[in-house]
Amino acid sequence: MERADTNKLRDTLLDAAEAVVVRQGIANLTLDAVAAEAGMSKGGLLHHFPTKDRLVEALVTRSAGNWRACYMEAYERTPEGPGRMARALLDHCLSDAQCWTGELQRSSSACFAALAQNPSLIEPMRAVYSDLHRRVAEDGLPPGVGEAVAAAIDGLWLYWVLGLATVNQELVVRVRIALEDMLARSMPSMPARSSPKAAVRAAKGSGGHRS
Amino acid sequence: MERADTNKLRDTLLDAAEAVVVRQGIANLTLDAVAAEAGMSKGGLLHHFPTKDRLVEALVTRSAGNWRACYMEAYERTPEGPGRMARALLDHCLSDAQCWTGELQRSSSACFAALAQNPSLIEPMRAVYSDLHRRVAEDGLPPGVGEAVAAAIDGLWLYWVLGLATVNQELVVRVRIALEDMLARSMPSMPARSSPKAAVRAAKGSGGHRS
DNA sequence: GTCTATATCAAGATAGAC
DNA sequence: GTCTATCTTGATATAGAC
Repeated sequence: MERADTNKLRDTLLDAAEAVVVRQGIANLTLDAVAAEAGMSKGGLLHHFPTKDRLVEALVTRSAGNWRACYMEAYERTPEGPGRMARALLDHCLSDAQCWTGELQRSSSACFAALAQNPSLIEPMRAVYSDLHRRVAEDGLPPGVGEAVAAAIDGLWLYWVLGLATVNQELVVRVRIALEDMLARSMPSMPARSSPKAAVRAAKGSGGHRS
Repeated sequence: MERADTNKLRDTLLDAAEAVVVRQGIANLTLDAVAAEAGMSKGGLLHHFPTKDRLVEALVTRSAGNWRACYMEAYERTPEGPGRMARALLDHCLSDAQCWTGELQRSSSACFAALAQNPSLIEPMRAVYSDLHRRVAEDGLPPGVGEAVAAAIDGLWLYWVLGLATVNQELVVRVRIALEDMLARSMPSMPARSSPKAAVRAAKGSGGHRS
């Protein structure tokens, strides 16, 4: 079980790196900080990741894999039909504001650590997004609709990460309803709701709406 | 004219900083690199911006002001009516892929330089986005529609900056058409196009479509 | 595999000449 | 206002003991 133990330790060290980024920002993602966070010496850390580039690379690779597993699982849970991938993303990412604390925070840590350390290290995440966007685009929807849904979700993610807007329950729900309505109206087989107001009424009550 | 000359020089130095970020990435945004880019010594640079934080702060402030002027100008050019701000954003940011080289690249330089240097320095950009989102939300559209348009545009911006997707003419046009269609269908006074395919046909030919 | 000690270097910032 | 020279710090990485 040596291999499993080694992987477990690597995971612990990557967790520590993510925690440093989340709490202290990418400027403080130093080998010292990661080692301290993990309760290990810098020398010990460098035994597992010989350079900082390798550490960030592992961070991005793990995050990309997690994100891929995440949206594929959501896809499997989503009823078949046109726009299945787009609907899965809406369900998974915009069901409520609670989603915006765990998985997405880790993804952002990895992406921005790569951006700061060495932009080419973002490649594994790029590959996963390439897969995701292919699925969203070849989804039985009119051109651009699925891509617009995915882009809007990632736009909210950007706002949240950079603090450019307050991404709260209200905003998430409003945007979800608008995008769901766009999806519904895009599918000839499933006719659109009669009016925007009806769509709003229909979606109310489905998520714990803060007052 | 001393004041004007000083401001001109400050602008030149900020241009140099942006050029460094664009060409070499935020990891290489050092005082040495900025000074070299501007053809000045580090000591000379530090006379105008006593700390690196102040330099990045000025970068963000200038970028935020430019971005605000930019979307307000687009707003003035856009016909009145519901969703005016959202339509202005679509026209200005998604008219074609050429837009994705100048203004947005500068904004991204400033934002990510702030993220790496000191996240609190992003505040001026946050204030501008707060203004923009208020305008988009209070625009005579059903709730969430304007915000979804703005978020989708900024999602594309994120893809482009991080290289998470290839933001080319085709993608920009597809997404623009989908969002314009959502806007049109959201406005009771201006009834929706009969079908998504008709919307695609109507929008073709308006922008130089690459083959 | 983990530690301490240390080499090396680059970056931010200061001092003072011109 | 701009320069050169220098100080100081902190970060990556290495060496070698345990």
